[in-house]
Amino acid sequence: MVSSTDSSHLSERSLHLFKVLVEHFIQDGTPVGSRTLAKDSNMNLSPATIRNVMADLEDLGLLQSPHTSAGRIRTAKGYRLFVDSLLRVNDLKSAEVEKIARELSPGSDFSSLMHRTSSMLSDITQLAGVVMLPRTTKSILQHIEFLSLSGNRVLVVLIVNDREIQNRIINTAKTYSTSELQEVSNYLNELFAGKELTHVRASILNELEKMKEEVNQLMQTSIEMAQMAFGTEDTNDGNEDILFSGQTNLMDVAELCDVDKLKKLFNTFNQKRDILHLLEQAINADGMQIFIGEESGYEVLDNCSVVTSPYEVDGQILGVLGVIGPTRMHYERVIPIVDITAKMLGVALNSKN
Amino acid sequence: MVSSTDSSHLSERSLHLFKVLVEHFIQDGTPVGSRTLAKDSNMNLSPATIRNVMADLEDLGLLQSPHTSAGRIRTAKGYRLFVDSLLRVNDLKSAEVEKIARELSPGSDFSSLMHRTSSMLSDITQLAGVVMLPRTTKSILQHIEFLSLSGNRVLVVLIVNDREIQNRIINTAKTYSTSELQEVSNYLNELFAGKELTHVRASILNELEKMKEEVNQLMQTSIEMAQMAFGTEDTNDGNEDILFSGQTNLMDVAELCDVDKLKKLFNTFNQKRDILHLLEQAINADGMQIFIGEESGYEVLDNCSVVTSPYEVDGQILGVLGVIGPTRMHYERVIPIVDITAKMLGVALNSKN
DNA sequence: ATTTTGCACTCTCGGGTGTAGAGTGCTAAA
DNA sequence: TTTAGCACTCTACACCCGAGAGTGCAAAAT
Repeated sequence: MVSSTDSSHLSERSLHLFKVLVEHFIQDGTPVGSRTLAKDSNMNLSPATIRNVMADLEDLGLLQSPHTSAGRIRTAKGYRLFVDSLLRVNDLKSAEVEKIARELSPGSDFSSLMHRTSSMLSDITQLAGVVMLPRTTKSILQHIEFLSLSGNRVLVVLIVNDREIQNRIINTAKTYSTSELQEVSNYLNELFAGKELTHVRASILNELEKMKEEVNQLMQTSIEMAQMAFGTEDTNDGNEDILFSGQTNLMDVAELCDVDKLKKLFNTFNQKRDILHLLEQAINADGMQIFIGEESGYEVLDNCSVVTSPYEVDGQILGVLGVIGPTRMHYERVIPIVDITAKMLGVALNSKN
Repeated sequence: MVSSTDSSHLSERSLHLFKVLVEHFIQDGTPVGSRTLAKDSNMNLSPATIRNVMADLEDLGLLQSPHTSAGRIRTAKGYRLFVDSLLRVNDLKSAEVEKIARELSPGSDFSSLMHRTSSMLSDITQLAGVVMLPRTTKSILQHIEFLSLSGNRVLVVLIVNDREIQNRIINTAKTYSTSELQEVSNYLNELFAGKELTHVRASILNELEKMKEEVNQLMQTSIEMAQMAFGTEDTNDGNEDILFSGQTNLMDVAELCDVDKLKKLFNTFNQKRDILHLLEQAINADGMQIFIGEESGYEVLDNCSVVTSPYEVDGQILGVLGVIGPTRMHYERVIPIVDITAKMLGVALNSKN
């Protein structure tokens, strides 16, 4: 793996000390001083020597000290080096693997599977879980059905991409009988099943409009109904393209205990937009992505890291899932969890086709 | 209105002073002393006199002082008296009424209307909005439809209570053709449309099971499919029976700025259970309900008040909506907002039938 | 040449102290 | 019944001080 931070010119010893320091810092979040590090590192070096090394590391921009007489903590750049080159990922306990498998296995519908994935992630990591649903840009209409409700209302059920179900209600000018609706359904299915949604929408609004007057009653009705059905954006899912869970876990994190920061963070979650953008970056990089602190480019995430992995079916990437937590998180645990979850979600989705 | 706190034995003067004190406290949240109150009340009384009155009010349990040399604040009991007897409700600005009307009017589907109601409530009050969806205990099955998906999966669409749509996916042993599914749909609709869901479930699991062997192929298939369709609880809505919004608004509230309390509060929201119970109490009382602080019986809501109002269609109460905020909230504004929202939601729902 | 020791220095954190201000309750006077 | 006067209490805030942790540098040791 090519890392953005070159570590080749650092001595073995410096690297080891750096690693120990970062691990210690991850443990309890306090700056680490030379004395502590001397003991922790088991290298039989005096604090003074350690101090020299630390000074070098500081010159390289890997460490910084909050003030004169505090120990040192890693910079964002330091974290990057740590994660890219130094981190040894733990094997997961089989109990945890089992838990993940259990949550993701039993076949239920798509939406519920995604919800469970998200909450499982937050549960197992004690951080915030996030799942980005498959982008629906290339939606293939599979089936359309009209069902009559009371009043002049008609329920439209769209099955898209073979797994996503959209319900819409439209108000019609007159009351249609079940058989009429059945005919309309059949007609539209014949015409549009297997086509792309955007294409369907375009056809209906443009081409068909022209021929409206020339055709028979059934087709006229169908066109009208279709216009109403496809005219509005779907309302159910709306912008429900990201699922969060366990946000409250972040309230325990010392670094974020400032109410103001928390509020900004939660608002960011609610708006979803920024997080969506971030995850969209992650979808293009192959494999896992880790955004550390400022790297993400979003101020609210300054003290946060985002560990993501795309999930795929048949080698095609559907979406991204991951975990949001403080920069100071147990990467060695979180990374394999996110990784395996993405893989198992892929398997779970695959088994449905 | 009969109030739980009797105020008849209090002099006009005491009541007025009490009211001014509470209003002042609502304004800026700091305890009010005799000097301040003397000025605010415009009664030409010296602080000393005020002090005597305050001492009386304290004896009655309406006021308390955090410590010797702080002013006084209202107790929960005091708030109750204030809200029940002293509060003059503001008329809403027409701009606000219009905003509410705008959010609730344009006909879209049920679920989206409820979501918008909730977020409108939080938006306009700058507090947390909450909407309890109609309880689905007496669900009438209106229509059932089976649609074939790829693989051996079948989409079940249930229309319940004429407004609620449930989607479920079941895995079948063999592949069914569209016409087979159509027949099954017809058969089950004939049998069950208009019946209660619980009744339907019971029939399927008990009575029909017995006659399974005696009947023809269509009916056997139908019974099997129905068992799968009704066997699982609905997954979409799951326990989505309460809609929250604007929780982050509560982070601005000074009384709640403690992260720990916030976390507990948010967790309570997420679990939904406690809030649900609270709202269920509110559904039975006719008209608006205001739970102040400890009254609610839930510790997390100690510093919170919950202002609720049931909404109804055709005189039948469907659910409850309301606002959650600090006890120190602008009741005179929040109360009419919740009130009118409930009424307008009722109207909006009614216009759909 | 590298590591260590010794030392002076700096900074934070927590506890203690002191004071100003706000507010009270009581008593005696109006 | 209300008010003025007064002694008293409590908090909030500013300030100081010392302990502790950690640093950097220079000189000694390896």
